[in-house]
This record gives sequence, C-alpha cells and structure tokens, in this order.
Amino acid sequence: MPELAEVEYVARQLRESVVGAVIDRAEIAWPGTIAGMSPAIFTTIVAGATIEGVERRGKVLLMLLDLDRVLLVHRRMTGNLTLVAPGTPDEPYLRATLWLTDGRRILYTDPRKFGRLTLAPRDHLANLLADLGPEPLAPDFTAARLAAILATKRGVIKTVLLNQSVIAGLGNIYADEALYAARIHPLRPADSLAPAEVKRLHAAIIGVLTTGIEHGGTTIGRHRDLYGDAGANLSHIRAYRRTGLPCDRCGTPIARLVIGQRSAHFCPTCQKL
DNA sequence: CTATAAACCTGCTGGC
DNA sequence: TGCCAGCAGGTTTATA
Repeated sequence: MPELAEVEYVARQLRESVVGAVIDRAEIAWPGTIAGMSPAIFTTIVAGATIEGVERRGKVLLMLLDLDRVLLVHRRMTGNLTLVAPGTPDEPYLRATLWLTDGRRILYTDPRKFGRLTLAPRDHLANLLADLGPEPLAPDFTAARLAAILATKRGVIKTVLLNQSVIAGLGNIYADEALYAARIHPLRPADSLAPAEVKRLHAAIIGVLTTGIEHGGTTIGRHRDLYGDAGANLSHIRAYRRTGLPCDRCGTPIARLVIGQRSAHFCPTCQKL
C-alpha cells in the first residue's frame, strides 16, 4: 500500500524519534528481506551505526547513517515500520528488527514479503535512485514541467502516472484520486491532455498527496504508521475502491476498469473519454 | 518505446 | 457455515 504519502508520514515520525539513535544490532527473520547483499553482511555493516537523518525519495525511505552509509527501505505492498518500546512483544509477520542501543526496536513487518531493506554507501544513492522521476511535492515540479513530461508519453495516463520513472511516488490509490479530482478519464492518452487538463492534474496530484500526508496516509489493508496506528485518509478517498458508490460530484456510480493489470476507479460522467 | 503477462508471497473477501 | 476463486497499496523480468 505504501505510496508517497504513507512513506512520507512515517519518515517524518522517524525523523522526530530516532535521529541521533544508534543501531546496536539487526536481526533478520526472513533473509529475502535483505536486497543486494547477504543478511550476514547487512547485520555486520549496520551494527553500531548512528542514524543521522531520515529522508524519502518516491516510495523509498532513506535512513542516513554515519560513515556515509544509507539504509534504504521499500515497503512495497504490505511492509510496515514500527517503533516499539523495550519489552513490547514482536509483531506478527516480523521480517527484520533493528535494535537501538536505548532498548527500543524498529520492527519491519511484511506479510507478503515483497518489501526490501538494503544498505549502500551514500555516494551510490544517486545511482540507485537514478530511475526515479521528479518528486511531485518539490517546488520544481511545476505544471509546465508535467506538461513537458506528458507530451512525450504515448501510453494511457493511468499507466503513465504509475510509472515511477515519470513521477516518483504515485501508486494506485493516489493515481486514481488525482485523475478523479482532475476529472480526467484514466484511459486518456497522456499526450492528449489539453493545457487546462494538465494544470488540473498537476494541482490534483499535489492536493491528494498533501491531504494524504496530513491524515497519516490511507489505510485500506495494512498500512500503519510508526506507532501502529492506521491512517485516517480513507475518509478523504473519493474514487479508489468505491466501485458502485455514488460520485461525490454527480451521483453516478463509480466504475472500475482494469488498466495495465491494475484496477482503475473513476466516475464515468465526470471523467469522460 | 509501448503493451501485456507472469512472477514474487500471503491474507482477506465475496459469492455460491 | 465452509470452500474457493479472485483480488490486493509494488516492482521486475520476459515476451511480443
């Protein structure tokens, strides 16, 4: 589930709680969680590291460690990071644990085992994230820039929005929500959008992501924040998984299509092809 | 480049 | 009530 909004919210919580903390040791409960190296190497490198900062790029959470290293976390579909006090029992589906020297633990849980943790030297970061498109909440993500990008894309807009190399961080929920807010049909060719539509889409992307972050993310299935709480953004979702429910704007039942192996939800009246 | 399908995994839901 | 097909917030890889 975790898209940009969910990752950003947890990144902010981590920044408030663990910057300055020291990782005493790591324990890997499911080896496949570690990407790019063996769990043994991972645990060796991470032991004793100080967490100097927390950042995010797209859906990737970055824990900046001392000695110019970085810990990357991608939660994919069902991964969660939670911070627990000493003595708290482990959570179900625990895949990795970072023990802090003060006794707290950062738990990585992930029922479906799709998520990954990896370590890299800081100067490899740009290379590792090289395929990601612009950050939609950065000041340089302007409507003009979005227009320039979309003008070169031949595919349908829904698929283009999900492509992380086009824009970083949008997933199925916020792509559907942005298209709904902008009143653009998900099957519209990306390069067919009129300037006014691109402008609406640009504002919609920023709007739905900002709202999502403000409410702690959207919890439909498993997303939880750093303290195990569900996000409250579901009440602000107007299209995603609302098939058959009335459109907020016109009352037409929300429809569902499969586009590029993903479900797409939209209002057939407000979002004309 | 674009599109499509399958794979990676497990759990939950809805329909019969 | 019980079982099973289908679906799930993501990404990568193979194939056409």
